[in-house]
Amino acid sequence: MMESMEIDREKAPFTGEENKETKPIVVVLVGLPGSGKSTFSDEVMRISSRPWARVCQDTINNGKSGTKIQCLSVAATALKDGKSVFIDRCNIDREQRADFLKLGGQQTEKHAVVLDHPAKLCISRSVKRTGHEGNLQGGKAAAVVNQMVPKKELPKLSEGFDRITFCHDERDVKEAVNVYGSLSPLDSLPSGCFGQKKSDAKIQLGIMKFLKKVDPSGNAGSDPTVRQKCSPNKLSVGEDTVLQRSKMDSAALEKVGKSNELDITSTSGANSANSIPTLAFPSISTADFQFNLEKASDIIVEKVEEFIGRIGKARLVLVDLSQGSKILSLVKTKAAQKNIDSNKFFTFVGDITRLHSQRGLHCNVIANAANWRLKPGGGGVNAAIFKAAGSALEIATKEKAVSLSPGKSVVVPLPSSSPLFAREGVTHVIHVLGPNMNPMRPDCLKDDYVQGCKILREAYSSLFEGFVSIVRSHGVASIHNSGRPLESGGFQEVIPTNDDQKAKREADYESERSKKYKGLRLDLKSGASSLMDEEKIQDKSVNMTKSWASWAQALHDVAMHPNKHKNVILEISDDVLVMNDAYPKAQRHLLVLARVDGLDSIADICREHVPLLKTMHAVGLKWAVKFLNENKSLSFRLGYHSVPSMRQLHLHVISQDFDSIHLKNKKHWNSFTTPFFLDSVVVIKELEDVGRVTLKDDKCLAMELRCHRCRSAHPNIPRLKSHISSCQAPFSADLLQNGRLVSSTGTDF
DNA sequence: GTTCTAGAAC
DNA sequence: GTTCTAGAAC
Repeated sequence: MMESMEIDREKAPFTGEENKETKPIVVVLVGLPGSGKSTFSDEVMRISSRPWARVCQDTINNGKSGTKIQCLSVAATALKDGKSVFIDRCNIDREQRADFLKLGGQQTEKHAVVLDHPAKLCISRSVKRTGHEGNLQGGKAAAVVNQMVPKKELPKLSEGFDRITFCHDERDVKEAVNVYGSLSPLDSLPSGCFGQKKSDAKIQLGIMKFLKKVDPSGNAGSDPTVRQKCSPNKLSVGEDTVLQRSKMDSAALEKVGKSNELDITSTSGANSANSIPTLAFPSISTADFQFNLEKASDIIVEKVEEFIGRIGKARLVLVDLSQGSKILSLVKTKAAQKNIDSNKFFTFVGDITRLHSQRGLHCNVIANAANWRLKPGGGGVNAAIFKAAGSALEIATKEKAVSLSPGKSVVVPLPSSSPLFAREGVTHVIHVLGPNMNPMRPDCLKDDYVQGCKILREAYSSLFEGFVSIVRSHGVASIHNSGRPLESGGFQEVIPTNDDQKAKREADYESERSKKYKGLRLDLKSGASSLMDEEKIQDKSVNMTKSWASWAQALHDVAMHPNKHKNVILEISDDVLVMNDAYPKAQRHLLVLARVDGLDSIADICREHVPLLKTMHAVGLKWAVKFLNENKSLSFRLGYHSVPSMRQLHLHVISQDFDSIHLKNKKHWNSFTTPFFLDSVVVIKELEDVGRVTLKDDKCLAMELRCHRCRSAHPNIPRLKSHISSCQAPFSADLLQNGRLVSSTGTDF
C-alpha cells in the first residue's frame, strides 16, 4: 500500500516538476471539411482565459487560402508570443500532421482533437457553406470531401501527441470545447487517448493496410525513431522536466531485468496494449501494515514465479507511486535474479488509478489493498481506488462481499458507470487483505512473521488466482467487446464472517441493499434483474418525493400529534407550535413548527405559504424578544436550513452565542453560520418578490470553520468554540441591515 | 438529528 | 500517546 501523502502527488505524479511551468499547447485539429474545426477553435477562444491563436489555412493569406508553410510560420510566431495554437486545417493523415508536431520542440504540448463526424454530415455542411461563399459548387464540395475520406488516418500517440481527443458527435465536441475552454493559463491536461471508439482501431487498420503505409499491427514500435526515443536505458530521472510524454512513460516503466527490448508500444496508449490482460497490483501489507520489505519482496517474487506459467500472455505489474520505492527495487532485483520473464512481470511507477491516462499502461484488472470492511477510506491505495472508481465500486463490492479476512481476496467486476472503467479501461478490481504487522492497526500479528508470511503468501495466491480466473473466463474478450464488464467466472472468495458484529452486518446487508440501492442495481444486473427488483425500481421512479428515515420523523410526529408531546411544547396554535430544540446549539434555541401536513421543508414552500411563514416569524420573534428581555447581551437569528435533516417545516430561533455542548461538528456550525441558513425575513421577501426560495447547496456544510462575527478561520471545532466564546467583533453590516439579526441594540423593535 | 468509533491529525 | 473528524448506523 502507498501512503496517502504519496497519493497527494497525483497531479504531478512523476517528479512533481511536470506542472511547474505550463507549456503552450499545439492543438492539431483533425477533420474533414465541414467537420467544425473553425467553430471548435472559435468556441474555445471565446470562453478561454488562456491566450490562443487560430492558424487557419483557408484564410491565412489575407483572408484567402494559403500554404502549409505559412501556417507553420504563423504558428511558430504565436508560440513564441506564449500563445497556444489551433492548427485549423484538415490534417487528415499522419504526413500532413508531422511538421506541426515539431513546432516549439519540447517546450510545447502536442494535442490532437479529432472531429470524427460521418462524412455525410461533413458534406452536407460544407455544401451549404461553400454555396454561401460561392467558391465551390455543391457537387464539388462533396467531391472534395469524398476524395479525402479514404485518406483519413486517425492520429496516434506514437506520432508524438501527448493527448488525443476523439469527438464522434456534437456532445463530444461540446465537452471538448469545455475542456479546452476552461483551461486557465496555468492548467494542463492529462496525457493519453480520450473518447476513442473501439471500432476506430479496426477502421484505421483497414485504411493503413490499404495504403500500405504502416505496419498493420498498428504499433508505434514500427517507427524506429519512437522506439529509440523510448528506450529506458537512454533516460535518467533528471531529464524529466524537458521530456515529452512518451519518454516520461518509458522512464516510469521500471522493467525487470536488463532487457531493453520491452514492447514500449504496448504501454504508450496504442490499441495493441489493450489486448493484453494485465493485473496491476500494489505491494500488499508493506505500507500501513508495516510488513518487512525484504520478506515481502521474497514472497512477491515467489508467488509471481508460481503463477507466471498460468497466465498465458497476460502480465503482472507491481505498481508503486514513488520513484525511489524500496519495495520496487527489491522486487526488481530479485525477479531478475530468478530470470522471471520481464515481458510478463515488471515493476512500474505510477498512480494505480491512472495508469492508462497518465502513464499509458493499460491494466484491465487492478488490485486494491483493501481493509477488512471493504469500505472506502483509510488513505493509501484503498482510499485512492474507491475514490477514483466512485460509488459504482462500493455498490459492486457489496454485491460480492461485506468483509474480508487477512490472506483473502474478492474479485469485483467494475460497472461501466465507474470512471475507472471509462477512463482507464479497468474491468475488475480485486480487493485483497494482507496481514497486519502494525500495532496501531487492528488484528496486529505483533512480530509473528511465521503467521505473517503465511498470510501474505495466501493473499498473493488468492489475488493471482482471481486474476487467472478473469483471464481464463473471458480475458481479452471481456475488455472491449461489451459495454460493461462480464461477471467473474466463478472465482470469488466471500469470506464467512466470524464475529457477531460482522454477522449482524451481513444479515443486515440484504435488507439494506434493497433499501438503498434498488435504483442503482440496473447498472449491475444486465437486464436480468428479477421481477421483484423491477417492481421496486418502478415504485421508486413513481414516488419521487423524498423519503425520510425513521429518526427524521420526530418533529413531524410532534406537529401531527401534539398531545403525545405536551411536555416539550411551549406554545401551540392551529397553525404553529413552539418547542425547545432537543439539542440546542446555543443558550437559546427554539423551533417554530408549521402544523400543516405535507410541508416537510423549505423546498415545499411557494408564494401561497407566505402568510404561514409570516405567522411563524411573528411567533419566533415574540419568543426572541422575550429572551432578550431576560438577557440583553443575546442576539438572535430566525431562519430555515436549506436542507433540513428532520421532516416538518421548522423555523430555528437561535441565539448567536452558540454556547452549547451540543454544538459538536462542522455541520452544526455551518448550518447556522453560512448561507445554508436562510433568514426568515429573506425567505419571505424572496417569496413575495419572485415566488420561490433559492436554496443553498449542502456544500456550505463542508466549508471551513469561520467565526460568524469576525470571519476568522479556525482549524477545528474546539478552537473555534474557544474563539467565539470571547469574540466581540460586530456582526456584519449585511446581518445588521434587513432585520436579519434581532438584538436589543438593533432596529427591529 | 445523535451516537459510536476508526482512523487521521497532531 | 491524545485529540478530532467523519462516516456508518440508527
